[in-house]
Amino acid sequence: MIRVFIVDDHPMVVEGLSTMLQNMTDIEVVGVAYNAKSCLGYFVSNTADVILMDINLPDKSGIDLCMEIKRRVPVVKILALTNFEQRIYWEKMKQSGASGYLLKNTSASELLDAIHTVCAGEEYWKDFPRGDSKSNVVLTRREVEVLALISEGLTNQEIADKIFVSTSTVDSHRKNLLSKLQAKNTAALVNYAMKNKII
Amino acid sequence: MIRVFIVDDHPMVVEGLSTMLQNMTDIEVVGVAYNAKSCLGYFVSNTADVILMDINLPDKSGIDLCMEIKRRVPVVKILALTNFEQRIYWEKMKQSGASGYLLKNTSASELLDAIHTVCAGEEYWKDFPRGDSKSNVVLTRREVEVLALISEGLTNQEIADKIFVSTSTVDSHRKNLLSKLQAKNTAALVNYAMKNKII
DNA sequence: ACATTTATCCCCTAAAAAGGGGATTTTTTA
DNA sequence: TAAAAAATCCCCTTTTTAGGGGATAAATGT
Repeated sequence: MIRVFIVDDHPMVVEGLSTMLQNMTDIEVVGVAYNAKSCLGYFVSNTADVILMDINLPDKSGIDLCMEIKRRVPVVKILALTNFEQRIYWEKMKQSGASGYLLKNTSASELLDAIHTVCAGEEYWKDFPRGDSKSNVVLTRREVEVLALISEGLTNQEIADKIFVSTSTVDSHRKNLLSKLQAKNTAALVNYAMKNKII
Repeated sequence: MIRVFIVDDHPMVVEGLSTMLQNMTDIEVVGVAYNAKSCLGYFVSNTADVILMDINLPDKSGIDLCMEIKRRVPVVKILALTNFEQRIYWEKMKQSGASGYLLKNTSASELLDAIHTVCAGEEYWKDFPRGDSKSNVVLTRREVEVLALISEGLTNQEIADKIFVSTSTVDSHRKNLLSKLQAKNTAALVNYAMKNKII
């Protein structure tokens, strides 16, 4: 019997997953949580074999929650769940100790396949269906930070003031972003940032 | 017994809704569809009391589907479902004949409340929780068109060439957008456009 | 038919971003 | 610890956008 725990802030997704899983004889949903805090609370005195974990939680990012859970309960397998088909999260969750990655609009059979795969000790990282050329670029921490501020509408000057560097530096980061993401202007940068959930 | 039909392209949402509803004694899920076409197919020879309808379907917009269903089966009540808390869709669905609007991360009790409300012949339009000042602005068709092109990274010159007007005109639209949306630059415009699913 | 909105176009100046170039120091990682 | 990567800073020019102003024709709604 595979014990599954679900953490996601959307009641419908939780219900949907539960239903899909309850029909299976070898799987048991041992608990659900709607935020990172109560998920961590559960794992203080309980455990599970697999966690289906939303990447976008209200109180904490799935990346952080993933690391924390794996630190406390290393044996538990984590399957990251998200709506967004972004390589960035894929990579980050992998680095944070997750065993697999699923899109939220996945089918029941894929979900079960993923659970069985990670329980067998393997990983479940399906490649992206239509990964564009930009999906394998790696942005540095600073670049992501600057990109987020650009996307919020700050000018180079404002960003410089905010992160305590000169405008030249912000400008450099901006140029690197444009070149890495093959974007030709701010609009294209913001477009990328939002599609990839950087902000 | 209230007959409910669900149309949404996300298996999990469909499952989630079904589960929530199956626990209720006075509600019956009579069918589901994962796209507009099969939804229309169902209503050729069957019917329902309420349709829970996703606004973003793969083959057709919920707005169009809503109009078509209401034209064919006027008695059916349509509850629009979406992830996005945007006034634009709220308004459009209302105009297209929907009886109510629900966010996808709604709770079971709200969902039931909405279904009962529309079945009783009333409408269910809950106001937005944190509607910002920009949510009641109305953009013209041309402004939306220009905003979409801006968001895709085109310059005024490129947009002008594309829609066959002068750069001055595009510039005017851009200025109106900035002023209407209280945005101070392109980044803020794109941010708005994407949050509001204009592109 | 009349008022309102929408779409179109133009002027001007200042600010910001894009597109080149290069260089140094700090941090990370192999 | 040496090499690679990241972060910092500066020069230059051109293009694009922002912020004012205003004006006219076409479409829309009442």
